[in-house]
Amino acid sequence: MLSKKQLRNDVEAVAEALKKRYFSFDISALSELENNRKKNQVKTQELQNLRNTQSKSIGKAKAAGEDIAPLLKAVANLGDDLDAAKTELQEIQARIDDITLSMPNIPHESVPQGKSEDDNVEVSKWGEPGIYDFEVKDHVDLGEKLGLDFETAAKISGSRFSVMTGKIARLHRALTQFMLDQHVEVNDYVEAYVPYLVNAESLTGTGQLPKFEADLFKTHLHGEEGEAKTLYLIPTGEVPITNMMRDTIVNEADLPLKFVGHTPSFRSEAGAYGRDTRGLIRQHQFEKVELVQVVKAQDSYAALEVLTSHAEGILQALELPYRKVNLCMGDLGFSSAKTYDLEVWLPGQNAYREISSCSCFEDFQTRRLQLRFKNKDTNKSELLHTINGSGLAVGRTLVAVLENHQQADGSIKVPSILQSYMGGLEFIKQQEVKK
RNA sequence: GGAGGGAUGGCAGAGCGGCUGAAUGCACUGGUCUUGAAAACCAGCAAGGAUUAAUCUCCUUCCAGGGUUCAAAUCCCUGUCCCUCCA
Repeated sequence: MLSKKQLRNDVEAVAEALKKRYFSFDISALSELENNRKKNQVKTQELQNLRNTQSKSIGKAKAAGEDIAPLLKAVANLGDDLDAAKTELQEIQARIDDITLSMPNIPHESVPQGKSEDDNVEVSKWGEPGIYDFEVKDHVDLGEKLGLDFETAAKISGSRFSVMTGKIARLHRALTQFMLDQHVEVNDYVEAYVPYLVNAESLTGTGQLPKFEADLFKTHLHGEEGEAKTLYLIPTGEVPITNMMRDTIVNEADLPLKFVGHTPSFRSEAGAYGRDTRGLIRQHQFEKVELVQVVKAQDSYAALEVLTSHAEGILQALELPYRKVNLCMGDLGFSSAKTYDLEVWLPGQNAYREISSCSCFEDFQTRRLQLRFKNKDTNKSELLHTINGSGLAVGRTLVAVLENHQQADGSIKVPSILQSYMGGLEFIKQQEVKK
């Protein structure tokens, strides 16, 4: 959410900034609502003030043993007037919130102009795509004989799910373990285990609600009285991890906060029909190791660079070629002010594909979350900044390992850093699959 | 499954329906004292919002949502979470 002050004092500038990312809103409608709000809020507060002072004088008169009947008569209609004013104010406020909660973040000045992912700007590249003296297969073909099974998953749940058995399941787990260990032991993150079902407040805090409900899986718990309680499956570990700190004033000495968590992510993939229908790339359920940092405002863009390098470290350790791109205006996520995508090379697709998305949200999330620290110099509470990124998406990392480290016979070379996690195994061979 | 107790400021913890945005302690900040530190003493110290150039002032908030009342941290109802005891 953007600052209300900024929206009041400088709507034009906000509109101009958001126009760059192809978002527009009705400025005059918002201004009119805002004028109404001001009028009604002042009126409501005046009535409240009147009620408070009148009530106090009644209290005093009563204590002094005076007759309070005439005083009571004087405030007879006050309650109704106040209720009416309050109701009107609430309605206006709700309409303003509807608009502002659906406004995306203002992009950072370094975000390149452009409409689609084709306009993203490559920042750097690491490693060279391998040269294979045989015909490369994609992970689906490779995985078929290794224990990666979409048919069984379809029977159990439907499309966009997967089953893994045997060594490939272990490889998937090994990747997760390695990532967590690296971020905890080398990069100094605190490991967090968190709920996978969250309430609407949490999703509003990080920006998925109210605008993106269609992308979420929603559950209903029915109580004894038949009243439904709604929880959502998390679309990313960012939601529970960041919300751990919702409504808190962090001790300045504890900053920056750095958390890493391994969670599944659940996405309905509404609007992605027909995209990446083959394989593990786009699933309803996938694993992710998520990095979250909470820092002071002046530190956030430096922290974004560092956090991104932590995700890059995983790719490098796994010997996976990748490139880093600066997302353009049109590709930038709703809550983000700036995002680097890491795109891993996939020989099976002959293309770079997103494997991590690292974003700086500035105070967009923390304003919704009321996540602050007390500044000792000013003695005021100030909003912190949040940065997060995947380090990495495990399913896609598995895809990358299979495709990049495939051998002519269809076996997979286990990257050396993972071998200790695989009981010393150097190659995953096709014949080892049991069904 | 049954019976109770609780949720208050960064933390701990008081709080007869009006003088309670809230005692007290800790923490924190500033000061006195000290060569320096500690101790002691003095002072300050919740959040959000409206208005303002700023100050002033005003409003809201004592788990959440309803209700009673001229007036609610305090009374009533519902929900959430925590705890204790019994089985």
